[in-house]
Amino acid sequence: MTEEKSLNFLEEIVEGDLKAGKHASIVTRFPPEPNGYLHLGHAKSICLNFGLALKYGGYTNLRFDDTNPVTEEVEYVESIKNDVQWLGFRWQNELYASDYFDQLFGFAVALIKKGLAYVDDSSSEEIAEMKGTPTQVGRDSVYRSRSIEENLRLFMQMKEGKYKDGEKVLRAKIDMGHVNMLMRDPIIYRIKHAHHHRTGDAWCIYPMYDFAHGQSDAIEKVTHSICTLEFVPHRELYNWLIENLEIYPSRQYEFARLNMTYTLMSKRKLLQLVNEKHVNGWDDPRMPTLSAVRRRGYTPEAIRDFCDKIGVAKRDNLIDISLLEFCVREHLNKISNRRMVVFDPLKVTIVNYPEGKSELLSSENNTEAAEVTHRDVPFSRELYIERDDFMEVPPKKYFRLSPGQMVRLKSAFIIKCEEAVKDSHGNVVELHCSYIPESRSGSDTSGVQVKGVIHWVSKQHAIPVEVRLYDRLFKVEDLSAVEGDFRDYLNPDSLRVLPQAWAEPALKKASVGEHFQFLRMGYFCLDPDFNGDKLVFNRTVTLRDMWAKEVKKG
RNA sequence: UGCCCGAUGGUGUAACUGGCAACACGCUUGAUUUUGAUUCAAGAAAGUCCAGGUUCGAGCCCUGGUCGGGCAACCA
Repeated sequence: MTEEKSLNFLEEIVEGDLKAGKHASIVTRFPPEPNGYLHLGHAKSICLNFGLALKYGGYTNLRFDDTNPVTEEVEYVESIKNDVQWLGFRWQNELYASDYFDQLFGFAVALIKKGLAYVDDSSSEEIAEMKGTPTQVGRDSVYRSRSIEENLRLFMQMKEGKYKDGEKVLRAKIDMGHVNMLMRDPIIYRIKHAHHHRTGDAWCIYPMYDFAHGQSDAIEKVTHSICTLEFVPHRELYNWLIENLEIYPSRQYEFARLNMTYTLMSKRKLLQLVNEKHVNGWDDPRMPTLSAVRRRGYTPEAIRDFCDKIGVAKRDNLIDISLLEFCVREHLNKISNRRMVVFDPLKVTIVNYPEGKSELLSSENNTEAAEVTHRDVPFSRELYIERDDFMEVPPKKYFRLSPGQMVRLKSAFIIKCEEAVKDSHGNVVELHCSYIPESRSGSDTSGVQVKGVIHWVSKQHAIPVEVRLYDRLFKVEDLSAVEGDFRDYLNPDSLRVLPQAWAEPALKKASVGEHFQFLRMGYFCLDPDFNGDKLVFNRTVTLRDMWAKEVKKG
């Protein structure tokens, strides 16, 4: 390492703390709520939290923030664990805020005993009303002056299930006139007669985020509690509770969440897309969830590289999705075996190639690999090429096939288009071509130079496969700047299914988790739930395409 | 009318903590290429939100503005 990368502001803080002897080593945590699937925004947080601990010699806990039983499920817990591991990180401890319910309850009692918490009988609406507004101070609740004994008794009764949902809450007694709305006697416990995915029916009162998160951090002696910007105002309360509960002083630091062009990064809205069937589940390859991009063929290496490249700061950002695609291509280019698949077939007959004959040609799997290996590709008289690779009236600089023109069939021969056969409507249905026997790939003595190289498959050897082409889920770049309902901006062409494309036979052996580059078409992987004998391939990402740009320019 | 964050090429992140702005993506052009991919080379693109101030010197410090984001869920 010749040049050292400059530190981001969190690394600076950590290095500063370490240097100052504030901590001997650091502890971070990744704290998802199990109420949905993890997405690319979480990947940034995961890479940050685990990355910091890895870099500075500490560890990271996976802690589920499961304090709201009505939205949380074990299905989400499982998917989250799976995704974090897939990304390549290992947590020190698997923990749950619900593990601390007893301690948290104790903290609440301690607060009451200090005269710093009270039971409020006001309704949700009343509490909201008395809270004031950002520019207007709040008012004290009439229950604010209850005695410690009464608060203790009432809180105990809340726990015992004497009251219905919403009948009472426990609030911290801070300051209803505080400029920070969160300090205006925040609710710290509420009644929910709901079944919890871990604690079952043991509890009917549950702590709020602010009374669980920081406390959990403290219990775990988390040194650096890293969260997104929207929690900045919570920090004051976070610190107030640490001070008044006299617990381990974890410190909270905030960074700007990841936003990406053409991408929605809100769990709530993603859930809506799933529920309303705009997509086929959380792992629909068009989704930004980790399970979806995995299914689509993104690699953990590419995502980690991406998280590294986007950096960490405190200003709002909108990352161009092309950076992610760049990272994906960069990795896939190195690891993917090349295969030939014709999506939209045009039949080609090699008129001077013997009928009934076929031969095996050899083609590189991946010239980028350290050790280049080969596979056999069958060649015969009848082939399929891409319909796009022929034009009867070619534009300038088009160096594929057109009447009288020559191209190289990748790893095979140079062919010349002798005739375009048409149907009664004038549509080209077949090409008659001649091939140059001496132009065989690897032993070309023909001396003929061609600019174009196209992919192909042998008609009789090709296997039919389904190909799914994905495009961006939304039509607009910046979803946050859009008016009206986000669902109005869904891209109707985000999924294109080609039920029958023709693949070279080597693809029969494809397995889930393997990455391929379909020559000139993009990177693909086998979909995990293909059914029957037909293989289904997902397009991970296209190749860069200068020709498409050229065409666009006109 | 309040409080809290933030502001550097199109996008994102840097700038050895005060020494005349760098890297990546994207874009343009050229070379190589049996993938119009990859690779390689070159280039365009900000004078750092504005106005003052401190200083020999400011993107970095100070003051005042402007703009953007956030703050009133028994969500996290």
